[in-house]
Amino acid sequence: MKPVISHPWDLSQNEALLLQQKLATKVVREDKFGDIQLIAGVDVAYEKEGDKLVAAVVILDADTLNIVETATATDVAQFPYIPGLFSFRELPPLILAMSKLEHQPDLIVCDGQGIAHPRRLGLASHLGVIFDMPTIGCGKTKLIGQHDTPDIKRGAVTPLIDKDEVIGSVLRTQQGINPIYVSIGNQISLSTANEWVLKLSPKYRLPETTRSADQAVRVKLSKITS
DNA sequence: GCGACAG
DNA sequence: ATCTTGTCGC
Repeated sequence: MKPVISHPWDLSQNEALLLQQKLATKVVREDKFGDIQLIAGVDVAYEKEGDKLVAAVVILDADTLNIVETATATDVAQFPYIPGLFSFRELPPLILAMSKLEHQPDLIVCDGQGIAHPRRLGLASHLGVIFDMPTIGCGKTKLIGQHDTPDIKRGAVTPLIDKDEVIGSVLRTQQGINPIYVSIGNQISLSTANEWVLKLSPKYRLPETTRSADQAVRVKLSKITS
């Protein structure tokens, strides 16, 4: 699949920041989709020494969570890691991997934040706007925001707040295990995003989508760094 | 000025 | 993200 919205990636930090402000106005924070049968997970791995990146998109069956398809791509980092401008570093290789897909996913779960971002355009939202698709931001740690600790029970949730605005949720996917940070990526409500992430995490802290994508990039990276 | 800071 | 094998514990 190809992006619906295309824009340059060789930008300066200030240009990237301005572009985020522009794209952030296109994020849809409500559910906008029908039946969801295929869910994609995306992740990027880095070469320990060097500037190569490996991206993977794994599509899972929404009911069985079995892997339906895996697509990978390698690229050279063109943008440094700067908190808040993360997508300008990881999206280029991810778009390459997305273009190789034979199946069309109905929802994409990202390893990173959605609108739980300074300008409300984290990786998940940026990806969602570019492909005009439903996406969810799911991170192991937060970028910004304040929150209370959710109850120790699986499914317990607490709001992530920034400047009096709910920008995401802190979700306990497994009892007694550190919660994860879920946020709207695009075309999905926060409550629906929480439901899907919980459904995708039946056994482990992270959803199967990101676990599968993470494994895919490592396998691909090991083949290259050989 | 100080501390925080997705991967 | 990346350093990284065995090991403590349920």
